[in-house]
Amino acid sequence: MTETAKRRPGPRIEEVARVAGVSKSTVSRVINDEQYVSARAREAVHAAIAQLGYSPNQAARALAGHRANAIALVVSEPSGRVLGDPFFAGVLRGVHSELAGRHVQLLLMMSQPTDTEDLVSYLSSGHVDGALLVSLHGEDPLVPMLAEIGLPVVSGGRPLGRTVPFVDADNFSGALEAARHLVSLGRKRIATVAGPKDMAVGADRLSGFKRGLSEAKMANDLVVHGDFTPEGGARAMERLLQKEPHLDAVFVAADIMALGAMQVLHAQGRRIPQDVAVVGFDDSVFAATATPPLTTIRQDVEELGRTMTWRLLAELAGEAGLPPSLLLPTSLIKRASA
Amino acid sequence: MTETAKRRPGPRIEEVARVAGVSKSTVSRVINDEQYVSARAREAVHAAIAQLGYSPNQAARALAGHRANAIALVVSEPSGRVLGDPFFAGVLRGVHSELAGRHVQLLLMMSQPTDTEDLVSYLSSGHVDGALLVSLHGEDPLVPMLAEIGLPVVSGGRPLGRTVPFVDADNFSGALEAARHLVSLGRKRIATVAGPKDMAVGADRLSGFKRGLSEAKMANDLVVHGDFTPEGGARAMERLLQKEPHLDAVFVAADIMALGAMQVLHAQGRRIPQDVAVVGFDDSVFAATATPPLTTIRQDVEELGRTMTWRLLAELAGEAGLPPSLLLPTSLIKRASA
DNA sequence: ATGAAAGCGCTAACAA
DNA sequence: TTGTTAGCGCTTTCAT
Repeated sequence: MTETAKRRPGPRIEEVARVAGVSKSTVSRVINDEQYVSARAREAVHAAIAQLGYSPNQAARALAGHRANAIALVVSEPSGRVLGDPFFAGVLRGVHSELAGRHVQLLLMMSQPTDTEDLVSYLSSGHVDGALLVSLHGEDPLVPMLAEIGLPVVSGGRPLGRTVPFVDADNFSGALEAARHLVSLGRKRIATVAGPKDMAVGADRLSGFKRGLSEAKMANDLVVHGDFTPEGGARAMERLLQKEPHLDAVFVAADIMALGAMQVLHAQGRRIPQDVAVVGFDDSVFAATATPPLTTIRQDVEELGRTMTWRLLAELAGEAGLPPSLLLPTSLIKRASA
Repeated sequence: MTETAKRRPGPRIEEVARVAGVSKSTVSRVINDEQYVSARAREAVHAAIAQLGYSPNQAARALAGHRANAIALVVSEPSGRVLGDPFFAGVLRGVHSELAGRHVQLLLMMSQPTDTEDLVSYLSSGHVDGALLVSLHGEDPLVPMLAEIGLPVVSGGRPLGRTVPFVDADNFSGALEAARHLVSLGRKRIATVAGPKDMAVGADRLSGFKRGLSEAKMANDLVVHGDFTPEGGARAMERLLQKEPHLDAVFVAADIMALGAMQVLHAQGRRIPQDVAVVGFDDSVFAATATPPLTTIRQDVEELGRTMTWRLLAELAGEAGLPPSLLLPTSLIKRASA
């Protein structure tokens, strides 16, 4: 392994104890916010800590306390492409804000399909107290493996297959609202660029969309799947236009794909929204600055991160009666494209 | 602090030793890839490890070995807005890929201005072996503080003020190339939306731009600063058009600002590139899907992350003669906007 | 090349 | 409410 340098040590708990005139145990109790410490002792310890600039050694705490005081954020995608996604960035921000103030560190881990075993073995040997899983492609082997070793886990986004606690945007309802909006605009031939078939988010948004059209007694035969990239969105749009040159609206299951789709529409001389209305999903950073500004379904990804973290920490704290899964509301953001 | 649950333990080093028929010390040597281990013993240990699914306890290693086997990625920005930036995502990906295979964990930390002291105290007490700093706004107090405690540090992007080792894109040369490109296109009134004055990246790109115009004996009076957001880019563009309605080219110091600037140009009926040529910087995910596709200066942010990490690990390994700072090349990516 | 033994700095019974 | 003591699971001298 890499040679990492040794660091100059700071003050130990022993020294804090001496300065505060108490025992190590009392200092430990203060640090861990336990009861049965007199106000007098507590203050003395706090003063000593401040004076010495003491910060407890995490390794020693973890070793003695049988807890890592850390959770992992596991990004389960081969390419790590997900890191470039504003979605991930938002989740990260939410996780971080929820962690602020608690003394829990965040370890970022990426699971390459080649080293799933290593990852599981690492996670299982007490290095972290729990894990947040993000961007599960379909039936990720990670899920059953982690479930088996009993590591508390919360998934961001509904995982396909094995049931684990998860938090997700209400993708079904959001897509339903998108479809209803297009219908209410009087559009007659409504298509969709759906997400990947092997992701729950793709399936859920497609279900909601179909439900919206069936409510209005409209056909839902114009479905092409994309891969959550602008290029994928562009290709899907081309195929849709081939299938149905007269389509007058399209629900694109992710803003980032909508970007590519709109480029194709522009290139083919279709005016947005006059000829083709476009609704995206996510309300990512791309939406407001698209040309024209994109009408979309907003999901609060930061809230998603916060909620996942809250759920995991609650479970680690042994809270009872936690809901196995949570759906966060979405909302329609009307802009110029539809 | 948060109650994090205790985890069921895996096999200990002792058990590996028993199964392999050697002592704990030998197992430790194998794990740490030390010399003076017979091939025979090494193999036996590897077999035992595989058989038992052993994974060493990080806390114990850190405690006994006086090294954390972890580095921190410190995101120094109040709002955490930087997390939404594709730049950050790219750096993160690079850091991660460079770390792959080494047994070094990545801790993600965000520095709120209110808790800089806490952060420094945390970083200084041996929880990490070194730190990667990202997105330093101007003269960040973090830099001198970390320098003082002697924590090995590498900054991503040139920090203003105090000198610490850093890796950065060659912003000056990139902006110079952008300016030259606009000049070569025959543009006569070339403006720029520069970055914030208090960031080195803003200053460096502005310098390069000015140099490019002065080479061509052109005036460089059309400068307005933006804040690396689409809205900031839009406001800056409006001001530029007010100052000089006849400008025929603009270098926008970040793609994300260019998005806003282009929206303003569209709104005012200026055609891109016929009336106004636009060049961005970064070649972020926004560039290719902008309308029209954005000509820009590419910086390889992933390489930036990799290089920072390499530099830090090399220093931790005690390598001598490391360059204090490194500039990564940029390149002009021609698309439709200029 | 290998093993025995002494901690690393803290928490967690237990006793007081 | 507080202090004492015994580890947590490793790495690291120091012998051998």
